[in-house]
Amino acid sequence: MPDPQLVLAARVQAALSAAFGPSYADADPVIRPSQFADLQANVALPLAKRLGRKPRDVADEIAARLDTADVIANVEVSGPGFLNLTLSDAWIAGEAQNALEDARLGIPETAAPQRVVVEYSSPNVAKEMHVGHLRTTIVGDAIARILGFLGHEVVRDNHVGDWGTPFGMLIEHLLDLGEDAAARDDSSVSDLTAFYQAARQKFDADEAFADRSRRRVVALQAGDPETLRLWQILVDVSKRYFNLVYRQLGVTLTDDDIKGESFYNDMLAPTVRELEDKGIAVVSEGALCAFPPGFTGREGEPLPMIIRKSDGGYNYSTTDLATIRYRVDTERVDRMVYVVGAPQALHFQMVFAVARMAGWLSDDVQAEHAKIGNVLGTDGKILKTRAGGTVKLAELLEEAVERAGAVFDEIQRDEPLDDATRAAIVRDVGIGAVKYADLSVALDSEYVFDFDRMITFNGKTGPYLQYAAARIRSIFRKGGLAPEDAAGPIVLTEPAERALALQLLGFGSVLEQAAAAAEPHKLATYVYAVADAYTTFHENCPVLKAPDEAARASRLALCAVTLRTLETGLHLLGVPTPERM
RNA sequence: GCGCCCGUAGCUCAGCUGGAUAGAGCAUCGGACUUCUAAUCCGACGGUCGCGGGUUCGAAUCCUGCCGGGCGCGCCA
Repeated sequence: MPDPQLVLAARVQAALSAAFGPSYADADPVIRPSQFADLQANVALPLAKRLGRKPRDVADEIAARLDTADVIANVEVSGPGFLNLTLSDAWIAGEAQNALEDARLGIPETAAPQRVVVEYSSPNVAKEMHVGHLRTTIVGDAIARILGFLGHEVVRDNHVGDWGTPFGMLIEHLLDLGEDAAARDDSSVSDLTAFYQAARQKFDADEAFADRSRRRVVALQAGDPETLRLWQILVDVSKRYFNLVYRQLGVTLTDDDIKGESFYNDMLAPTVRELEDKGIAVVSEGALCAFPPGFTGREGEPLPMIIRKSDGGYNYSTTDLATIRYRVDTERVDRMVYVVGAPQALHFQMVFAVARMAGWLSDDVQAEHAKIGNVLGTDGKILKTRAGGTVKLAELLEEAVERAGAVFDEIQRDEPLDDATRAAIVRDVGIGAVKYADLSVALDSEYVFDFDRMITFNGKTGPYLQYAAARIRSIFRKGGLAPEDAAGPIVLTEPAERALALQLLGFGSVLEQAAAAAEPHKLATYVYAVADAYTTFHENCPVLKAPDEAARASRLALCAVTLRTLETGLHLLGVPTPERM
């Protein structure tokens, strides 16, 4: 457990207890980053009031009782009562050494593993994935990876939209085209946007077609085998397409993770029945509704959540409730993270509220909505194509790779890389650029999508981070060494070495925070800080040409830990790390 | 009308479990390649943290009222 913040917190708490009595042992020591030392403890200020003493005196007393052995090199009281804490170089070096020798970089798996379902991506069958799916897919995947690394049991859940009234017209349109077209991946079927639009157009223009479509919806919902078979064809075509995009994007979702809306069909009626039995659902204006307290509509009237329409059909609220019930009763999850667009915030608030009324959610089973902000164009509006249409995700990614290639080709290099190597690097860089740009801003803020900003090797970008890792690999290559063989011992003499090592020790707590809050951008920020610290080290501390053998061994070890931290961090974000660039 | 989110440097964004002089990247300007990838680095410039009150020893951070922007609000998902 190398995290300096935790180690110091324990020491300060012990000092509090020793100075003021055991009842102060669990007081928050308020350890914070400091510009005057490595860290500072601010606990003396709030404590002063409680003790009725001067903050400075309290700070002095804590300092006097503080066990500094092995860990703390210097303590000083400054300002109104801040405790500035400087860590010992040897301790930092020792912890970095531990990280080097540990397969998990010294980061323990959680002592309280949870079963966590992460619902993300959730595209619609028979519809092209667009930029709107980009963030929910990328962010959800990062959350799932981070939770998994910390030892939680992650259930990835791709809640695809594979059911509903549009399937009537889609199936009829499929019949018109001939289902063999789908089988041989005919473009009239596999071009999902065109397929959907053609069906829609016929539905609007052709009365007979519309009638057929409506009858087909009834047949679908009644479970007619032939209709279900046709429906399955459409689902399969879409799955093939989703997987293409997921592979392109480097996302961990597989077919096994798909639990579409149709999966819950049989559970809708029992779910509704349970809500009725519990007196939560009542009929209002012909529809069966739940009225969770605290929600009001336009006129201040109670806001209903409709769980069965007046025509007897179910809607997405019903499905979402059935989903929660299933996850609680059958999957026995402890936590649910919904990585879904921010506009659905009210919907989820109500769903969660009703689920709590029903007793499905409680203090023991939590649900949270990771609200994904919209992706905007450089004009500040929702991202659209020049023509005003939605931007297809696949095309967006292709453009990213293309642009990465253009930047790549401008670089002069001594030994040119062959085409296959170039293609692989350019793909990693293009995709990595898009993913890092997306993951580096808080997930709930809208963010401006700008290729020019993200596909550059300067600044806070994916390529910059990949480059930092590639430079380290390059050193090992040049030295004819493998990173795994670096053994140290790590000794810190230069300021840049110390700063880098200290930065590396914060990895575990950053992951904890990112996992607890379901906020990967905290990790994205950290990885950049590591790369930044490394770059300073790289500029100031020659590795292969270090002044002596001990320094060389130490620096190689530092490089090895840094490399693994960068690669692990980027991997948990889903950003690929090419070995050379 | 009600609810949620947002407003921090010219631009894009961090920071928001309250803590010292508010950070980063880009852009701009000025520097650094016989040295492990200059796909890089260093420095400078740049901010009434939307505005006003309040709580506090201390507020970008918490509370409240305005202003400005986005989104949502009964049978679509």
